[in-house]
Amino acid sequence: MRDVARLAGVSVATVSFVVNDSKPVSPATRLRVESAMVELDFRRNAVARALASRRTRIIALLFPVLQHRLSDNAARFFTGAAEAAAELGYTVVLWPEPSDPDALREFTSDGLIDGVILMEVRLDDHRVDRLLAAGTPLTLIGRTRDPSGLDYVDVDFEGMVELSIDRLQALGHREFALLEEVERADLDGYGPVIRVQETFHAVCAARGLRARTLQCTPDPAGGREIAATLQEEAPEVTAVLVLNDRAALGFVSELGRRGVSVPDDLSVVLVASTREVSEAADPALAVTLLPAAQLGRMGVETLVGRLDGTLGELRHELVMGAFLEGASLAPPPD
Amino acid sequence: MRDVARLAGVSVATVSFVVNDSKPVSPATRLRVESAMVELDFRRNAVARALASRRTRIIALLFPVLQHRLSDNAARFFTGAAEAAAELGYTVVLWPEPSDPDALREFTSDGLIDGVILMEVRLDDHRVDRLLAAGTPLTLIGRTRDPSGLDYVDVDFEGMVELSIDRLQALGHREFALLEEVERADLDGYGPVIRVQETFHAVCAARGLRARTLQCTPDPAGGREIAATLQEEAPEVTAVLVLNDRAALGFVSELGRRGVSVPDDLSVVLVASTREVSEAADPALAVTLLPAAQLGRMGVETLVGRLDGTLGELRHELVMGAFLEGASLAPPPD
DNA sequence: TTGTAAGCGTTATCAT
DNA sequence: ATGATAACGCTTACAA
Repeated sequence: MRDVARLAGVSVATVSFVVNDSKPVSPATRLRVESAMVELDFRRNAVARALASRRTRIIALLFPVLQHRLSDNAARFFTGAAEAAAELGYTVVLWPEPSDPDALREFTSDGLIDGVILMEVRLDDHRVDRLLAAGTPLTLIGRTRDPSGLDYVDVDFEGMVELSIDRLQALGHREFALLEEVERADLDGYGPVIRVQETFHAVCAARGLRARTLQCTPDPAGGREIAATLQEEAPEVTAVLVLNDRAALGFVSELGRRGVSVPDDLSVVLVASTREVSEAADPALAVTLLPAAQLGRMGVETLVGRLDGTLGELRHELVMGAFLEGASLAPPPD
Repeated sequence: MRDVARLAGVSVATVSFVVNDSKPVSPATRLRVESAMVELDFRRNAVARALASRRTRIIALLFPVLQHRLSDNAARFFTGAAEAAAELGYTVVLWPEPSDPDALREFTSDGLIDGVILMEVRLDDHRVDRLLAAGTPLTLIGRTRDPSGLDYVDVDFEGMVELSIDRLQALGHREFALLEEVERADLDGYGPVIRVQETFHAVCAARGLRARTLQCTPDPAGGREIAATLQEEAPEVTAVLVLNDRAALGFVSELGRRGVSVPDDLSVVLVASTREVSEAADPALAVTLLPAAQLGRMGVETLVGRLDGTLGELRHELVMGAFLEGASLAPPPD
C-alpha cells in the first residue's frame, strides 16, 4: 500500500480511502490510485486490516462432533455457509465442538473471530450462555427454549410435518403413526425431535386423525424392528412419518421383506432428509428435504448482517425444504 | 501483554519469550510473568501475532462443490482436519471451490492463510499449478499423475481392492465383477476410479481370476439396471465389488426383488464407503471403510509439519480403512 | 538473561 | 479532498 501511494503520488491514507470507499476522493486521484494498484498488482493484507480495524471478518461454525449420519447434510450446511461468507467478504472457520463447554473460552478469546454460528442448538444450551457471557456475537441454527433475545434460523419442522400430513390426508389416510428415535441422553432437549412429535399430535388431533408414536433406535435395525411388529402392534396404521433416515431405510426394507407393500398397504413420508437417502429406499420415499445449504447460507447472512450493523431487528426465521413425491404415497387400502 | 509486562515488572519482549517459549527465561521471572498472566487473564491476540510473525496459522481446505453424495464423508474429513489443526495450534478455514480456477488467486493473495489442503485431486489438476505458481504451500488429498514434488495423503484404493479380492478368493470365488461409475465428464481424470479399475484387473489377472467391469450411472437406478440384467449379461459372476455407494444400494435392493440372494447366490463388497451406508443395505454389505476423518487429520498434520519445518522429506502416504464383514459374503454357489 | 525499539500493513483520527 | 501520524498488539533483531 505504501508502494501504491508512492506510485500514485498520494498518501497511504488516500489509498486506504479508495480501497475501502470510506471517504470521498476526487475522480482524478481515485483513477491514479486505481491504476497504480493494477500496475503493482496490489492486494490489501487481511491480517493488517484486521488488526487495525479490530474486525477479522472471520466467523466460526461451531458444530457438534458428528453423529453417525447417513446423509451429508452437515457438509451441505458448511458449503452453503462458506459460499455465502465468501460473497459477503467473510471467511468461515470450523470449530468442532470441544468436549468441555468451558473450553469455548479458549476459542473465542484470542480475537480471531468476529462471531459464531451455533449448529444443532438444544432447548437448553450451555454453549449459548458461555458465548453470551464472553460477549461473542451469535447466530443460532435451531433455537433454545426462549430464543427471544437472539438471532436464529431454524428448520420449519412444524411446517414439514403439517405438509406431510396434508398430503397423506388428501389421499384419504386417517390412521397415522410417527416413527421417531427413542429418547437418548445425547438428544436430550434436542428441539427437532420434540417439535416434530408435538406438532404431529397437535395436527392430527385438530383434524380428527388418529395418531400414535412408534419409537425405535436411530438405525436400520430399529426401523426393521418396528416393521416386524407393526401389523400386530398397530394394524390400523396406513400412513407413517419417519424422522430418522437410517431407521426409515430399515423400516421400508423390512416391510418389503414381509410382503407389506409400500405404498399400497402403507404410505411413508421421510421427514427432513435428502433426495439421495429417499432414492436409496425401494420404493423411493416421499420426503421433505432438509434445506441444509440454505440454512448455512442464512445463518451466515444473519450473523454478518448483525456484525455489519445492516440487520436491524432480531431475525427469527423458519425455513422449509421442498417436498419430493417419491413413490411411497397412495390412498390407504380398503 | 503490555499490562502483563507492567504487572510482572518486565518488558513486553520477556513476556513474549515466555508465552512462546522462544528464548531462555530465568525461572524466577518466568514465574512472575506467568502469575501475572493468570491474574490478568491474558490471551495473546492471534491477529497481532500473525501480523508480526507473518504467519497466521490458518490453513484452508479447498473442496469441490459437493456432488450428490449419500455418505457424510466430507463432513468427517472436515472434522478430522479441524480437530488436528486445533491440537497443533492452527485453524482451518473452508474454501468452496471457485468455479473459475483463476479466482484462486483472490483467495491466496490476501495473506490470510499459510497453506492449503486440496481435496479430490485429479490426475491433472489445474488448481495445483495455480497454487504452486502463487507460491502457496500445499498438501494434496489424492495425487496428481506425477506427485513426486508434492506432499500428499491418499486413500489406498489399491490396497482396498486387493483386500476385498483376498476375502472373496478365500471363500472360493473365481468369477469377479467390478461395478463402477460410467465415465463422466466431471470425473474425468479422477484418480480413484481409474486406480480401482486398474488394480482390480491387475490383481485378478495375476491370480488367474476372471474379471469383468460393469458400468452404471452413480445412483440407485444405475445399480438396479445392472442387477436386472446381471443374470443374462454375466451369469458366471459370483462376486461383485462396488465402488459407488448409491449404486450399491440399488444393486442389492434389485437383486433381492428378483430373488437373487446375497450372499448365497452372489457376494458383494462395497469399496470406500461407511458403516452407515453398509447397514442401509439388506443384508448389510461387507465394506472397506473410507478413512475420511483420518485423511483429514493426516492432511493437516502434513501441511502443518511442512509449514513449521518439522517435516523433512516429502510425505507420500496411503491409508486404508478397516474392513467390515457385513453379511454379504459367502462361498460361491455350486 | 533481559531490555529497547523497529517493524508488520493497515485503519482512523485529526489537521490542513 | 488529502496528508501526517498514531494506534492495533505482537515478534524479533540487536543491544546491554
